[in-house]
Amino acid sequence: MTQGEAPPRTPRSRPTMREVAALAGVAIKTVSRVFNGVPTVDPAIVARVREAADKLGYRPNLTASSLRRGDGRTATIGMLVEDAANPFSAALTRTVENVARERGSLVLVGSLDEDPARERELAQALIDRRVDGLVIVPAGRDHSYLISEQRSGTCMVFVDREPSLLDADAVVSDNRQGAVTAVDHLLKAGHRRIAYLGDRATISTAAQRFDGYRHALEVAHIAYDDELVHHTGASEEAAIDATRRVLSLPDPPTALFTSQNLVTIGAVRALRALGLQHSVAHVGFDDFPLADILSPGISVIAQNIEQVGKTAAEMLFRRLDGDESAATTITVPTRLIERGSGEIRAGGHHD
Amino acid sequence: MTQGEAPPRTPRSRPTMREVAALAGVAIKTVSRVFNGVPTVDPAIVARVREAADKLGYRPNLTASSLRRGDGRTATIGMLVEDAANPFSAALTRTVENVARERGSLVLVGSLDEDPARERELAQALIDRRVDGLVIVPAGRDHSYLISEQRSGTCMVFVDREPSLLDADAVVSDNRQGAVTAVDHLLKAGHRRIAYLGDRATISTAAQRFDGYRHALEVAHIAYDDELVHHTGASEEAAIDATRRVLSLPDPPTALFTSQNLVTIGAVRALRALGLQHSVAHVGFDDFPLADILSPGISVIAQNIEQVGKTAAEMLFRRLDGDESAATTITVPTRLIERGSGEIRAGGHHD
DNA sequence: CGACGCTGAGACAACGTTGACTGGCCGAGA
DNA sequence: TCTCGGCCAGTCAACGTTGTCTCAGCGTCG
Repeated sequence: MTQGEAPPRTPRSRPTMREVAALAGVAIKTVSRVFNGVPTVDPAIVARVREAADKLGYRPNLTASSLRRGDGRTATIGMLVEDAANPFSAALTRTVENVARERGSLVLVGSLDEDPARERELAQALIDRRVDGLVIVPAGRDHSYLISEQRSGTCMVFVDREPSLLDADAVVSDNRQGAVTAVDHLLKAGHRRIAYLGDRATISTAAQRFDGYRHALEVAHIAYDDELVHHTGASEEAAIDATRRVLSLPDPPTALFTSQNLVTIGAVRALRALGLQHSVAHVGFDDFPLADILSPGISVIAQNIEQVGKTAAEMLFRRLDGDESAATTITVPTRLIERGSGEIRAGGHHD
Repeated sequence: MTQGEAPPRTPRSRPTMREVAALAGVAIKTVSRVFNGVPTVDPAIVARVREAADKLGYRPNLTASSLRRGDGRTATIGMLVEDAANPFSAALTRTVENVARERGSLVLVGSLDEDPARERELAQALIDRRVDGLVIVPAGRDHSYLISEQRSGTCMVFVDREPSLLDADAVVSDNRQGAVTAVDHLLKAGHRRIAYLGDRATISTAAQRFDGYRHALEVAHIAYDDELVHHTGASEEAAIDATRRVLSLPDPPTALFTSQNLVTIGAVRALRALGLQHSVAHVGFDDFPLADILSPGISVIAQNIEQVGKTAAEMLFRRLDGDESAATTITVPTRLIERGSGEIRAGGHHD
């Protein structure tokens, strides 16, 4: 600590166009022109302005720019997901980010944790920051609070779950058909008692998957048995518990259909703890990392997250580009990935 | 399509304070006071303003506000990670988001994909949007380009990797010690030939982990063998390849230390493909989902991602609150999780 | 030689909001 | 009765930028 210590401390505020203009000896408007790439500026002046800007460490203020600018665009979009940390949300965020980047936009993310109040709060927070558009994986079941925002010109696309009480675009996976495919697959392996373990039935995707389950059974003329059904909520512990419960019934299921990620993993854990992983068939909805490396590998209905995210983002930008056509819902197909657990036959063992 | 079709179409722009003021019959400044919770406004007027605002669907414009406001804060922070989709980045993002939310801030995320050019671009893009601060998991090895930003008052905290050519706060895991712990653990199980498979050595965390590996061997008086070392880069395929390579040596290793997530998973796949998962010991750096459910479970050196993220975010906000103390690096300890694979003894089998 | 168009730069106002200040009203104390 | 101070709402300018307009200078053509 020498006493001559007085480093170029704290201008504490960023240089502005005014300062750049002063240093370059031009009008502030000319600096603006240079940074907006207006071609009618003398190259010599451009160089002088650039030099002055570099010397001062000037960076344009996009918030001021977007305020003044005609379109008021902020080159920022908002993304609300269930939980930024979970693989589904993370993958979705990334694909949206990729599309946004191509368009020069950044992404503000928020996690909702399935809380409708938080959905509202965060949607408002994003709108208060004047994002150009919103990509929402909704938590609530009433989106009428967004009607006025929509009317005010904020574009929005729903993902994974459709909007309620609001007319807006959506991109969803074919949940019902995916569930039908899963159950059909188990039926084909000879199973007649197939348990359903899934997220709370109030969540629309869970409801659709459950609907698919019931439909597939119905088509196969198998009576619906309430005992084989548990809407556990999205938690491993609850799923483990529910799995143990159904398997200890007097007439236990020979196959499981788990309709959500964490539920699937819980069921996997429970089956292994009971030593039944090679004798009880199992198909899960949603792929998860390392599902292929387990033994048996876990057969799943995989969503095409990349396509869902990409489609949604592109839809949003099309709206931002002025597309005024009627709101639509795009359904993206799922696909069955056979890895072993879903191919265990009824009555027999199979690896 | 009836012809009377002319819905309340496209005001196309959001209502402003001016319009609210006009409708409520007050001055614009009074509306401002109401929305800022200034207590010296007549309750009757507050009610009138709120009502007018609701009727118009008014939402304050935070970008305009932050422009005018003294501190210029945008209540937004920027977060640059390696890839928003990978579990490490996702978990980190979430913990930062949690701290930010407590402070009323939102988080802008960007993925760098280990590309230094992208790091610069995105950092600039965030600064152009006048984020209050930056949390960076850097991709590049020269952060001098941030010096002027720092001097202009933008706070920044580095995470996972320390800044180079820049004096800034950082929060990192104890990579070297973690690696030492991993190798010591394998040594204790009797191993003398321990392979190292890791990310490119130019990545500082990988270098630190490799350093720990060498150090632990040296302390144990085991000669370093170049044949047992592969800096593969972060890819499963490359790791599978490298694993096969070391295991087909004339004098193959009896244990593996893999110093990165994807490398660990690649090694797991390779060991299983070779049927060696129960005879070759294996400790990986970084925990990963379902590591416990494999057989054997994969022993890992786990980073405390939550603590790293939380510490970094808190550090950032402390700076934003005016902390001017010297930049520091906080090191967060790692911990060994024994799950089976790391406890396989040399020469023997073990589950 | 003067009107004309073109090029390149500056002046001014405005985007939506808030900080600093002003001004009207009312009750209390001189 | 008059002033003073507190209370509350309003006026004005400014944050950093850009759209619109203006204007000086210059070359061109009738």
